[in-house]
Amino acid sequence: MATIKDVAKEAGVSVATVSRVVNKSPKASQASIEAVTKAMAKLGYRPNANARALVSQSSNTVGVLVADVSDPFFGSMVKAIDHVAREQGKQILIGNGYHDAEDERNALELLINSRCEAIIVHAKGLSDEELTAYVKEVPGLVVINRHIPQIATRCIALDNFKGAYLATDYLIRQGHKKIACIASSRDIEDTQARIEGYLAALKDNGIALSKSYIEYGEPNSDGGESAMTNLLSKSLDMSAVFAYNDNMAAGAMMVLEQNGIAVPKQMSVVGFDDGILARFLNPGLTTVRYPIEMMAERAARQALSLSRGDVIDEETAVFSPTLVRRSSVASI
Amino acid sequence: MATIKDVAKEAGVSVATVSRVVNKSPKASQASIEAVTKAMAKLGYRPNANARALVSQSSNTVGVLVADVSDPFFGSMVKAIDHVAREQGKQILIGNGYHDAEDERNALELLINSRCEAIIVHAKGLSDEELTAYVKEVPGLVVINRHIPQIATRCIALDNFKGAYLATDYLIRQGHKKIACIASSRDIEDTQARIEGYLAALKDNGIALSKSYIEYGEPNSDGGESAMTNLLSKSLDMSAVFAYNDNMAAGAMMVLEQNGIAVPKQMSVVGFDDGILARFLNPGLTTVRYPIEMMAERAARQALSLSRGDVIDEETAVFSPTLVRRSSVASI
DNA sequence: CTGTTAGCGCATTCAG
DNA sequence: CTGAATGCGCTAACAG
Repeated sequence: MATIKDVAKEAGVSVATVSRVVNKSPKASQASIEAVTKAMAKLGYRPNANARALVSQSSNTVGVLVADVSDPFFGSMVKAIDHVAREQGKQILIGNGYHDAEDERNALELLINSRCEAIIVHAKGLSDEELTAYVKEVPGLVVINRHIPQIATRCIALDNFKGAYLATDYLIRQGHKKIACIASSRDIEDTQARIEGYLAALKDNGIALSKSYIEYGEPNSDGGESAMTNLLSKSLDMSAVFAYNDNMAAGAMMVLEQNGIAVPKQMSVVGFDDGILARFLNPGLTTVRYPIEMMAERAARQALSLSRGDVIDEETAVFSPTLVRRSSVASI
Repeated sequence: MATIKDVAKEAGVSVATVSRVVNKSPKASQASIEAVTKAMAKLGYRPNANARALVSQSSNTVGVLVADVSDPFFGSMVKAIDHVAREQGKQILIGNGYHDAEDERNALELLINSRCEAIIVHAKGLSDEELTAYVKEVPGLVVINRHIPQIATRCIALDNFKGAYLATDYLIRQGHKKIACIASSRDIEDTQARIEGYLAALKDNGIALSKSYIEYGEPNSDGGESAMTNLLSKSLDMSAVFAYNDNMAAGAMMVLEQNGIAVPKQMSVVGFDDGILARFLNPGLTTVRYPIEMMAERAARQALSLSRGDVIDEETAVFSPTLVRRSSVASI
C-alpha cells in the first residue's frame, strides 16, 4: 500500500506538501495540489488513519458500549450516536457487553485503548465503583441508562420509577385495581426502580396486593410468556398487567391469546420502551416511551464536549418517560 | 496518559522489556514481569492501539458497512460478525451507508483508511464497477447480500428469486390463484429478483395476472400500508399477498385489519426475512427466512481468511432461503 | 509557498 | 534474558 512518501516521490514534492494537500491546508499552490492529486490517484493512496491518530493524538472515533447490537433498542441508540458522530466527521467503534461484567470490561478497555475521543457506555454488569473509576480516567466518557450519584453529571439516565408509576397509575385511572406486574429477573437497578414505581402507584391509590401479583422472568418474550403463564396458574383475580418491557408484554400477550383471554377486553396490558414491537402487536401496545434516541444524542454531544474540555451546563440528565396510548388497555 | 516509556522508567527496565511483558512474550523473566505489571498498574498504563496498529501493520479490527444499524436485520448481521471477530480477539468498526452511494463510499473509505483487516460490505448504492474496484484493492473485503458475477468468490448472497418463488408457489399450493405482490420501490437487484420469482411461480402454474397485481412502496411498514391500500382501492379480486419483506407485510396487515379483512381467513399474507416482527405479528407471519446470521458468519470468516492470504475453498456462496410457516396463510 | 526534521507510541531486530 | 536503536506513516513546527 502506497505511503505518503511514495506519493511525494511520484509527485516530485516533499511529504509535507502531500500532507498539506491531503489535509486541504490553504498554503498549497495550485500546481502542487494538481500534481499531488494526480499522484495519489495513480498510486491509490490511502492515508493511514492509525498513523494519523498517533501523531495527531486523536483517533476521530467515538466508542459505544452496548449490551447487544442486535437488540433494536441498542440499534436506535447506536444510530442516534452515529448521527452526531457523522455530523462531526467521526467514525463509530462498537463493543458488546452482553450485560456481563467481564465482557463489558474487555470491550470498554478496547475502546479506551483505541483512544476513542468520546465513549458512551451502557453497562449493567460493572459495579458503580469500577464505572466511576473509568469515568475519572477517561475525560470523554459518559454513562447512559444508569444513574450513579457520585458522578451524576456524567450520567444520562431515565427515571424508571416514574415510568412504572405512570403506567400503573394510568391503569388505576382506567378502573383497574387488581394489577399484576411482570418483572425482570435480571438484578439491575432498572428492575428495582420499576417495581418500586408500580408499588408506589398502588399504595398511593390505596390498593394493597399480595406479593404473588409480581412474577419474574428473563426480560424477553420467552420470559414474558413464562411469567404470564405463572400468573395465570395462580388463578389470581386480575384485570391488568404491567410488564417490564415490550418484549415481555409481547410474550404475555401470546400466552393470553393462546388461553383465549382477550386483550384488552378481559386483560389490559402495558409495556415499557415503546420499541419497534409496540406498534405492530395486535392490539397495539400501550406502553411507556423510553426516549433513547434523545438520550443517546445528548450523551454523544456531552461526551464529545467533555473530550474537548468544554464545560458542561449542568442541566439535569435524568429523562422522563411518557405514556403512549394504543389499544391494549380497556377501562372498566 | 502514560506511555510505554513511563512504564519502563517506573519499572526500571527498558521499553523492550515492557513490550515483552505486555505481549506476553515467553522471553521475559518473572522479575521483569512483576516489576512491569506493578508499574503498569500504578500508572494506569493503556497500550495505544493506534501505535500498535501502525508498527505491527495490523489494526486488529474488522469493519462492517451496513445500511442502518438501527434496523434489526443489520443488527443480527453485525452481531454474527462480532461473534467471529471476538473469537479472534478483534474489534468491530461500523459504518452506515443508508443505501446511498455517497454515504457508502465515505463510510467504506473510512474503514479502509483505518486499515481494518477484514471488511464486510453491504452496499446497494455503489455500482458493480466501483465495488469490484474496492474488492480488487482490499484483500480482506467481502461483499454480502449481493451477487456480482465478476467477483463471485468474494460475494455472499441470497437467492432472492428462489425465495419469492418459494413463497408464491406455496400460496398456489394452498389453492390461491389471485396473488398480489407488494414490491419495493427501491431499485436494487433484490427487488427485481423477488418480482421475477413471484412472476415465474405464477407462470409455471399457468396463472396469468395483470400488472396491477403488483404494487410498490418503500420497504418499510408505511410503504406496506400504502401499497396494500392501493391494492384494495383497485378492487382487485385477490385472496393472497406476497410482500417484499416482513415490515411491508406488517403494514399491509394493519391496513387489512383496519378494513375489516381478516387474515388469513379473507386474505393470506406472506412476508420475507423472518425478522423479529414475524413471530409477534398476530396472526404469526408466514415468511421466507433470510439466513442472515449464517451468511454474516460465513462472510466474516471468509474475509478474515482472505486477509491472511489463506486460500478459500470455492464452495458456493449463494445461500437458499426457506419457508417458515406460521398462521397468516389459509388454504382455500 | 515548500522542504527538512523531529517525534507520536510501540514492536522488533540485533548485540550483548 | 535484556537494552539500544530503528522505523511504521504521518503532522507540525521551523527555516528557507
